[in-house]
Order: sequence, then structure tokens, then C-alpha cells
Amino acid sequence: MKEDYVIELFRKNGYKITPQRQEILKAFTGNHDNHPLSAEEVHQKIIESYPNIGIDTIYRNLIVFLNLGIINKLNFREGKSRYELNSGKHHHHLVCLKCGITEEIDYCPFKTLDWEKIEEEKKFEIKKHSFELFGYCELCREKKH
Amino acid sequence: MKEDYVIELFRKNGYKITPQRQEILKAFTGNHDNHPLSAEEVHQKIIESYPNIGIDTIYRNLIVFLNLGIINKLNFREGKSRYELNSGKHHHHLVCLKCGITEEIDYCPFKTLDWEKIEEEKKFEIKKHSFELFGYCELCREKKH
DNA sequence: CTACTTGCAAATAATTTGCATGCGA
DNA sequence: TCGCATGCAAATTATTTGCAAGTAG
Repeated sequence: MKEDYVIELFRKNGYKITPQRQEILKAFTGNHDNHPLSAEEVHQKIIESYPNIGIDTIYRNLIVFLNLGIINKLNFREGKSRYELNSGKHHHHLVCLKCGITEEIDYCPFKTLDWEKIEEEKKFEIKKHSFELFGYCELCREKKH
Repeated sequence: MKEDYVIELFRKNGYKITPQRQEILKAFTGNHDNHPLSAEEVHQKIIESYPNIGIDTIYRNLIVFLNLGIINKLNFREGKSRYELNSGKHHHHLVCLKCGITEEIDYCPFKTLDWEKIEEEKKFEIKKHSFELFGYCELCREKKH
């Protein structure tokens, strides 16, 4: 998801290219390991270079970014949401129960075959799924007890 | 998970058997389809027969119940958590994106084989996982658009 | 010019905490 | 009796909304 492409997306959908939106985009594209960010973290990142942006602008634009498919919304049951750039390739996460660090895994356990079977049996139209693995990362494992 | 067994669990772990705890337990065991309940819903259920219980008592005891493994905590990204009686048999949920209704499915896509591979590759000790399918239930499907 | 955006402040909603009182073992 | 539990009230945290002023196109 390149920046130019996103700018184009904004244009096509009638959204204005405001400096705030560009900053938010940069917060994600500049986040090289694509570690999922909370709204608060996005805000903190931007404040360094653009001090006047409000947290509410972050929230409002995260919704816009979501609707355009620029980012994904994730929930690691911390009482808040996290967001990551939509890389296009489907993946899930490992989440450390102690330090909260997350790591992408390419592995996805859900197959179209299962999908169809469940849809038919349960009369339920499946649109998306989420799969998270919780445990202890290498570092926390040692000090777990 | 029978009530007597839970009472015994409380005893063994040094928790007192208060009427509030018994009410909370009943809220779950009496919830026959095991539809996951929010803290607020548990509170509402109990208030009918035990009007003086505080929502904070619910919250504090949900944590106790969780620690004892009596209930599971679920998150369907509604901005709040839900809880269900721990039936002992592992399962996941279908969640309707429109009306929010949930349905249990026995299906679990995650196999020990995958587990071990990921643990080794990522040096991550997996303790639990969650898997949710989001989509539209039969009723909402028709009026979706 | 003007509809879309923003910042501010205040509102909401879920959950947590401090504290004095209460009650189960 | 004694320490865990509870109810109340207030605090916290995440998120949302109303509104007047600002700005991109």
C-alpha cells in the first residue's frame, strides 16, 4: 500500500487531502515492522512533527482509513483497538500475554472448504474471520513464573 | 459445569460463598443457550431477584470466575467483553455483523501439528487461541442491503 | 465559495479503584 | 473475630459527538 496510491484513493472517494491525513498515513507507512498501533500511539507519533493534531481527528480518520481498506482494525482484548496497514496479504497474529508484543504469522487455518460447509449448515453468510494465538514470546517465557 | 462443583471450587480456593456470587453463577447456568453475556446483561438479569447488587461487584467477580476457569471471556469487538460458562468443550463462534447475535460452532481449525510448527518457528509458547467468524445470520441476510 | 475537516470541549460507555461498612467462615 | 467482599462514589480509559471556525478544491 504505497502512499501515492492512498492519496489517489482519497481523491477518488471525495476525501480531502489534509495534512492531518497525510501525517496519519505516514505514521503507518513509517512504522516499518507494521506493529499494530493504537489510536493513542498514532497520536503520539504524529505529535512530534505536527503538535496540534487532536486525538479525535485520529479517531475520525481511522474510520475513514478503515472504510477505504487502507488499514485493518485488530483487537487483542486489551480494552482498546489497534490498527495496521493493510498489506493485502492475509495474515494473523501471535500476541504475548505478558508484554503484549505482536508478531505477524502467514499461517491461516481457515479453508474455503470449511467455509462452505459452515455457511450451509448454519445458514450464515461468512464475510471475514479473525484468528489470534495468545502465549508467551521468547523473552517473557523465561520470566513468566 | 455444575453449580455444586463451582461452589466446591470457591471453597478450595479460599473464596467466600456470597449470595452475590451465587446469583452471578445462576445468571450463567440459567442462561440455557449459553449466549455470551456482557457484564451489564449479567447485572440486569440478577437485579430482578437481587436488586441491590452493584455493577462493580459483577466486574470484580467476573475476574474471579475467569481465574477459576468457570467462565470464558470473549470479545466480539463491540467495545465491551462478553462472558460464557466454560462448557469444557472447546468451541468458537459465529458473530452476525448486523444484529450481533452469536452462535456456537464446534468447528476448530487449529491443530496440534500447526501449533508445534509455529511454536518452534517463532519461539513462541502458545497458550490459547481465539477464532471468530463474522458475517450475516439468516435473518439479517435478507435486509442487509 | 462551500462542503468537508478540524480542534476544542463535553458527553458516553465500559471498566477500575479507594474506602468505609458488612458479612461468611 | 477477622479478613475477604460489597456498595457507593469517584476516577480512568477509550471513544464519540456537537459546534464554531478553518481550509482544500
